[in-house]
Amino acid sequence: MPQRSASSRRVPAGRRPPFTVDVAAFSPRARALGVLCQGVKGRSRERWALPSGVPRSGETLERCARRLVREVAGAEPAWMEQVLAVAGGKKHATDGGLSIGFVAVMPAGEGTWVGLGEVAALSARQRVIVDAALVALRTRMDHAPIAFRLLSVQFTLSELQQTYEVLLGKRLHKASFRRALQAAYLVEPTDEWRNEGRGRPAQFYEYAPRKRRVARRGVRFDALV
Amino acid sequence: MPQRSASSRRVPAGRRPPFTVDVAAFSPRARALGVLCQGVKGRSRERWALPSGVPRSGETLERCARRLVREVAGAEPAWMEQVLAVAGGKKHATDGGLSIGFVAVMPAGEGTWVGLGEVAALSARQRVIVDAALVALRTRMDHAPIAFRLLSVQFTLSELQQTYEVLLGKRLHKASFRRALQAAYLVEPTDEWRNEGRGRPAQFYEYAPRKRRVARRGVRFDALV
DNA sequence: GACTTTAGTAGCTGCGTGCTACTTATTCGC
DNA sequence: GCGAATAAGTAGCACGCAGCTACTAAAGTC
Repeated sequence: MPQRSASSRRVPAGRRPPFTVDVAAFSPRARALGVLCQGVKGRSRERWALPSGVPRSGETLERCARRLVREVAGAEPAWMEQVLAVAGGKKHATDGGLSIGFVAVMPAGEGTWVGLGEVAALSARQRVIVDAALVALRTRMDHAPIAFRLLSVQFTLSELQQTYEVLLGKRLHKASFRRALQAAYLVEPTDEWRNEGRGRPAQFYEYAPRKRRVARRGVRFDALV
Repeated sequence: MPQRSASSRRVPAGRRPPFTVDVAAFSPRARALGVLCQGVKGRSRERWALPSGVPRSGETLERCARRLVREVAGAEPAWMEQVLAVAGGKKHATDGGLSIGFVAVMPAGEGTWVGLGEVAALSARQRVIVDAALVALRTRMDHAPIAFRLLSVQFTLSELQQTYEVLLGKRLHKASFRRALQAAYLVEPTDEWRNEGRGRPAQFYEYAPRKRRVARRGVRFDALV
């Protein structure tokens, strides 16, 4: 087996490419998702930008992303994960640098929250990050208790289902939702009941994962093309 | 809604952090997975490194990763996807730069292929990339025809199953595998038969995805912690 | 011709999920 | 008070998918 060019392993000392950390932070607001944005001085019409910046000395990417969210929203994200890196190349590539995209989820919070329909006001690159972040969020929801971190310690099952519906962007069936929830041993009922508003009072639950499911499930062929 | 520091959005013009592109390229060899590596001059014992380098001017991350694989293995990867970015921070952080990890899959090829049990000879950061790449590969297998790209145009179902088994790192049940395959309308039988070796001849199939599955499937709660 | 090896199929079982339809418990309007 | 409205919560059927055992089919080996 021939050993080929180990030449390109060293970074050239001269001009080194920069990168920024960009965070797409989502929050449920009024039955729909919003993205945390900052205003930016545009030429003609209104333009927005995701929280973005560079890591300080010794700061990890994750910590940097947390700090950026804190600086803009005034609160810590409830869940966060790295998503992708995008470099220039397309026509709209602003300066050709590199952006590392994060996805975050948090309740309410300060700052400006832009609806998913208005992401056209973002740069092309940040729109890519928002799209990828949304996909990542929705695929990770099976494996991480993301929705639970958006609620108080005690919550009703209807509140939990609504949170799932907003995050997933689709309606869920009540009976199926509860059945799957019970099969996963994720929540425990408490002795507290909520009797506000009309209708039958709802029991409060707490997030208390018991035994983990084996998560077997064999081969799936969901391939399309 | 107050507008907080848009200050950290600009990259400081002075010292800009570098980054490299690192590729974890897997290939089935002898019923187990191997990772494409290059030798590197270590102090005492044998050390390996993933193909790594920086993008050339105007080169996208994806194209850069493809080139790195081509330079080391002498062939194009059959499938490839970006996985994660790791920056320094741990104790073993070599120079504090940034690495963007890719996962790739390809058949045979030149170069040195290291077994999954010997990844200890990689740097800590590249071990992280290999781990993440393996996870990404196995989760993407449902949605991308990765295994098919490792085979010839015509293949037997046993060959296909073996490919899946090596990539997934676990054994599959023959009947279930074929049933799921048929339900997905992914392959078509040909008129060719393979009669080498012993046993009953096997029919050759071709990858010919027909109609896509709707891929419904409601909420899953596979969360553990 | 019996044995081995590999390919391929039938059918039972159980689980997860979508669905319709129901019961229970409260507030609101009169 | 009493029915209508509203929301929470449950029962049970239907069906598709996945695991499994057990079978048949067709070749080579001795």
